[in-house]
Amino acid sequence: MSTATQRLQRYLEDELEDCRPEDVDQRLEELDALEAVLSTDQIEADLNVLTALANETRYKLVRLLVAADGELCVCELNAMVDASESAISHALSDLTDAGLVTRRKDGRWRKYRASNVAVSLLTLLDGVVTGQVTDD
Amino acid sequence: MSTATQRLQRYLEDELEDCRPEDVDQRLEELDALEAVLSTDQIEADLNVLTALANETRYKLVRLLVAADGELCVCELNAMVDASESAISHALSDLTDAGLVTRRKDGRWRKYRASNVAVSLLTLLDGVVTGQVTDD
DNA sequence: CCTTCAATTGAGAGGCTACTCAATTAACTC
DNA sequence: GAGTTAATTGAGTAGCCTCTCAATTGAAGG
Repeated sequence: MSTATQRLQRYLEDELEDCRPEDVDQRLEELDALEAVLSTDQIEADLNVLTALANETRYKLVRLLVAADGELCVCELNAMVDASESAISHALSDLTDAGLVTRRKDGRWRKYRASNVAVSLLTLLDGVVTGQVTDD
Repeated sequence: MSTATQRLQRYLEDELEDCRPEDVDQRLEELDALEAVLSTDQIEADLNVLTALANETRYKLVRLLVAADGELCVCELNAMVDASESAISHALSDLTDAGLVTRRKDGRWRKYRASNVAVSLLTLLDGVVTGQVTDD
């Protein structure tokens, strides 16, 4: 959008003290480099995982499976998470799609296990979110 | 729910080989311990952060601010993220509420900065999600 | 084969979310 | 003070998400 660009120009001219045209150009290049950060497909991967975890039912299922450190049967999960059988099944399906959970058939029971990604993610969340350093 | 509990009972009796009542009891205690994992308020904190990041616009803003390793003006963000001025403002407001971003007034410009939590999270996400170890 | 049971699936509904648009705030200039 | 500009805010809305309910799959047992 052109108004945004104009505003940015004004900002740069305003902000950079002894404002030579070169300074503005340099800053614009820096911003270009920054913008490149957004062009990876890392973003899509991250958003998939984040979206999968950003729901109470799904988050709880993953947390239980990580804490269990092994397989859990759907019926066990059902007993611990307060949601309907169907809701849990849908959630587990979403988590499987997102690669946070793996599934195995065992007779008429189905057993789920947290993936390595899930384990790492929850572990790091524990460290980062609880140990929040409030930096003004 | 009682059908869920019954199913769990059947499962445990079915699964535990030489099934003595004590075995079932022990497993039920283990599950109780597991369920306790869900009662912390860590969950709420995690979900707040996850929800805040699980949106393309917000995620991109945070990623830019983290990559910038310093302050960025709203007008700079506007130039890099493909969303309306208003949408970006709403997003920044949400991120501020979630503690992922801090705000500072500077004349008529507003400058944002990624919080420590945001920096840690995205940095660790990079490691975890890209280095995906596919464990069957 | 027929029934039972664990779990999944699909369609549909309600609630939530992320946007748009218009109005407003707040800072700077003349 | 009037005008301009950066950014925010609130109300309204379209679309998505997550659940429910009913039907279905697939395994096991009589």
